[in-house]
Amino acid sequence: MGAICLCLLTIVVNFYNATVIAEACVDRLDLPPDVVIRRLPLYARSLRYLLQEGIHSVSSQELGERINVTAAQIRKDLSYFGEFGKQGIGYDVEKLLEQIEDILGLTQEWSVALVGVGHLGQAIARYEGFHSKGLRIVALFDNDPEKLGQEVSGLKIMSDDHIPEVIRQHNIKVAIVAVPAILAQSVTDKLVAAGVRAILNYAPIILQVPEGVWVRYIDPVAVLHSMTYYLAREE
Amino acid sequence: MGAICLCLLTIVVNFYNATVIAEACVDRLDLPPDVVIRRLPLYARSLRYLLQEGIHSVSSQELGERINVTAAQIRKDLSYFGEFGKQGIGYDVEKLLEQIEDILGLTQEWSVALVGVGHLGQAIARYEGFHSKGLRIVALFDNDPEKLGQEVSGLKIMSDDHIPEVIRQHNIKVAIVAVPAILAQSVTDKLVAAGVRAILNYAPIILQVPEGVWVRYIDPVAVLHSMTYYLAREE
DNA sequence: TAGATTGTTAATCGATTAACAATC
DNA sequence: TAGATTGTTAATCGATTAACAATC
Repeated sequence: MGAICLCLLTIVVNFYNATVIAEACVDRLDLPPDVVIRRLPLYARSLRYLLQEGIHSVSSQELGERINVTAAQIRKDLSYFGEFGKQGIGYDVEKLLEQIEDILGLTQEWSVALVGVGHLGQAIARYEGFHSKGLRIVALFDNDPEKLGQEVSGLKIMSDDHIPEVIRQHNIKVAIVAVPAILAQSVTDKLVAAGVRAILNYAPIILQVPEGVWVRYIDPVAVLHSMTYYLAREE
Repeated sequence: MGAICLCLLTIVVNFYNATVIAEACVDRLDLPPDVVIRRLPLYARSLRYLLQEGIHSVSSQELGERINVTAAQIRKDLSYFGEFGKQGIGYDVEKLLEQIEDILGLTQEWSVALVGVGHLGQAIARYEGFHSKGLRIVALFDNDPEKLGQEVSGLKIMSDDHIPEVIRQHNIKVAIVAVPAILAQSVTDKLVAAGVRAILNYAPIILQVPEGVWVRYIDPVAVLHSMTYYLAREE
C-alpha cells in the first residue's frame, strides 16, 4: 500500500473519432513507507517512558536497545521526517517526542467511536490507556436493546441507528469495531458511509473498505496461532 | 530473526598450547519466513468461514480476494510446506484447512495461562473466540488480594506466587500477559523461568526475553496512533 | 582537541509479483 | 480436447543494514 502514483492513460480509438484522455498523475508527494509510520508510535512511547524516568537525552543506540530495533533503523526512520539529533550527543528526549507526536497528528485530539459494548468493548471503554495522547472515545454504540441507555465510563450506549447522525455531529474520523464477526462488515459500511476514515477492528474477519479508508486489525487468536507453529517444532 | 545457523569457531592460541574449539553448526533446517507463518492463521480462518458457507473448493484467486492478498502470494506461501492443490481446480477447503492447522500445531491443544484479570483480562477469559482451535485457557493469575479465589469463566483466580508451580504442573508453554505495563516485565520473567515459551503481551511495553522465547504484541493504541498520521494529512 | 553520534548513501538482504510450464 | 489453475522460477521491488563523512 505504498504511495503509488496511479497514472491513468486511457486511449479510446474508433473509426470516426480518436480521443486521448490523460488523467494527470496526481502528485501525492510520496509518503514514507508504512512500516516506518507503524514504528513511530513505539518510538514515541519509549520516549515518554524515558521522560518519566527523568532521562533527557538519548542516542539511537540506547533507544534501540529498549525497543529491540537497530540504531541504524531508528536514524533512517527519523530521517524521513527531518533532522532531530545532534552529532556526538544524541536526541533531546522531550523535543524528539514532541516532534514525533506532531508528525503522528497527536497534537490534535481525535474523537473516537466505539461500536460493540460487550465484555471487550467495555474493557476498551474503561481502559485508561485509550484515553491516551490524541484519542478520546466520545460515543458508544451497541445493537442490544438491553444495553441502550446504560452508561459505561460516563458515556450512554446508543443504538447503531444513531451512527450516521452522531458520527457527523462530532466529526468522528476514527472508530473501533468490537462486534461479533458476523456484524463487523455491516457496521463498517455504516461507519464509512458516515465519514469514518480509520477503523481498528477487533472482529476476526477481514473488512472490505473503499480506497482512502484505513483499517488495522487486532487479532490475538491469529497471533497465538502463529506462535504455536514454532512451539510445535521445538526440541 | 530468520533461522540463522550460528557457527561458532573459536580459536584459542597461546604460547604453549593451541586449542581449536569448533562448535558444530547446529543444522536447524531453515524455516519459512516469519511473515509467511503469520499469514497461515488468516488462511485457516478464511477456510473455516468457507466451510461454514458450504463451499468445498477454492482457488488461490478466490481465497486471496477474501483476505486482500494476491493469489501468487498464497501459492508461494503454501509452497513452503508442500503441494496442496490441483491444477485447473484449486484447493479442497476441508483438506487444506486440516493441513494448515496441522502445520500450525493446532491439532494438539495448548494450555494457556492468563496473567492479569482486570477488565481486559476478564474479557479475554470470557471471550469464546479464545477457546478456539488449539487453545485453552486453564489458569488465571492476578496479584490483587481482592480477586484471589474469585471465579471467572469457571476458573479460580490464583496469586502470582503460584505461577511456577501451576505452569509446571500443566506443562504450560503459552501465556497471555494483561497486567499494567509496570508489572509486565517481572511477570514475564516469572513465566519464562517456569517454562513458558510463547507470550502474547497486551501491556504497552517491549519485553526482554531470552533466545528461544516468542513474544508478540497487542497494541491497539500504537496502531491507532499510526493511523492518525494519515488522517492528519488528508485533503 | 578527541570521542561520540548523527544523517545519509550504497550495499545487502528479503519479500512480493509476474510469468509460465505442467497438468488436472 | 480446451480452459483453468497450480507450483515454481526469475525479475522486481522494497526494507534493513553497514559504513562513513560531517559535526557537535
